[in-house]
Amino acid sequence: MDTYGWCPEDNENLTDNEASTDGEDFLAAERDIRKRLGDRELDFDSLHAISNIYRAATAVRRRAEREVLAQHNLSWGGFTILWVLWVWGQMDTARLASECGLAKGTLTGMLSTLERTELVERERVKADRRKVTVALTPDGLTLIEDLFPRFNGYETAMSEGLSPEEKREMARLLRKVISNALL
Amino acid sequence: MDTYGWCPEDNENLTDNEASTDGEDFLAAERDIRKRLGDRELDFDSLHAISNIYRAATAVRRRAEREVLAQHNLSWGGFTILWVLWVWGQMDTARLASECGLAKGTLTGMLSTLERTELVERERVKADRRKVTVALTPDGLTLIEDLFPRFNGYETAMSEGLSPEEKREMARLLRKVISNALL
DNA sequence: GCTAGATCTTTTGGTACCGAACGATCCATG
DNA sequence: CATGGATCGTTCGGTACCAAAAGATCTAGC
Repeated sequence: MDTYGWCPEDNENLTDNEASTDGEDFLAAERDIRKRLGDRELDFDSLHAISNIYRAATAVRRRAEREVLAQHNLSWGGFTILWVLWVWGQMDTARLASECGLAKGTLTGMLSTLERTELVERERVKADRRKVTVALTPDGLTLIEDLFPRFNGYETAMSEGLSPEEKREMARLLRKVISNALL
Repeated sequence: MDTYGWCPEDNENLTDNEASTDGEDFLAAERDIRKRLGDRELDFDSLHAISNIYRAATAVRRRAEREVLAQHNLSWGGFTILWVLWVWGQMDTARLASECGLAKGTLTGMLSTLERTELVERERVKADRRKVTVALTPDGLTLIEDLFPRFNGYETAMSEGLSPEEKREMARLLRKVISNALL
């Protein structure tokens, strides 16, 4: 995140955070939002809950891609595919897409990328030739077994400052949101 | 999410969820993960906390784009830009990118899209002609003032089942994660 | 003033990602 | 069998998104 200047107009009376990016900006930003929109009938609790989900996801993903995944030429999505195949074993593309939270058309392209680097392989299902199953190659297995513990260490670092109970509580609350959003 | 079949191999002893997508799958999935990897020394609390952030963000975003934003030809990113400009007023592109959580290069293209539909306008800063400020047009202002309350209603729906205290607690925990990820 | 370096934005090249359309395959019904 | 509808994966057109390089513009030091 860059240091940035201010527009002199339109910004009086807002929280002073010109020092920028000290890790508490977003709280200050949330206060600004209330100052701006406080007279409207809005659900601020939901607003901040939902928007912070997206901010957190973006920040976590970007950092993981730069610091953990890039050295293996893996995107977040590519990593997710390897992870799912590792945990649940080979499966057909429809289920893999659903499990990874991807559109099936998106998966096709990403599987081609992973196939080019010899990390997964596709195979037509004999019993139903419309279907294709995907499985890790030996290289893919080696990679994910080596990479995942480090990725998990990164996850630990990203949730630093949260107690185990808080982590479980956050996971529980997020599951409710996921549930609402998937209906 | 599609209904999907199972691979007969490799899936014995796992949670039975062939009925699929009843909104509790991800909890079942988390139990599967422990069964698969439980013998390794992993930080499962962090794993589920972080991965649920991403799943929630994706689900929330996709649904918002389909059900709230698509009718106005707005992407999530485009909506975010309008929202930021609405709340904080015009600003230069560097700050706008940072505020929206986008790379500056990404912002350039999205601003061009929004400029084509006459929702925002760019202007070179006279004092420093390297910089460009961005502001809502009257059309953009009308749109966001009409759209945001509905978007906020959608946020309320997405956090249904959470008490106000739980929403604030989730926002608080997420802020810590954002803080960790941005350092 | 000039020029080297710093600081902006845009461009570029490449992947990710979606929805919709397409083509192949399966299966139920006659 | 044949054939129409359902169900797969892939392709297609378009946007979003990033990192790195390129292109403008400003500013310090001479």
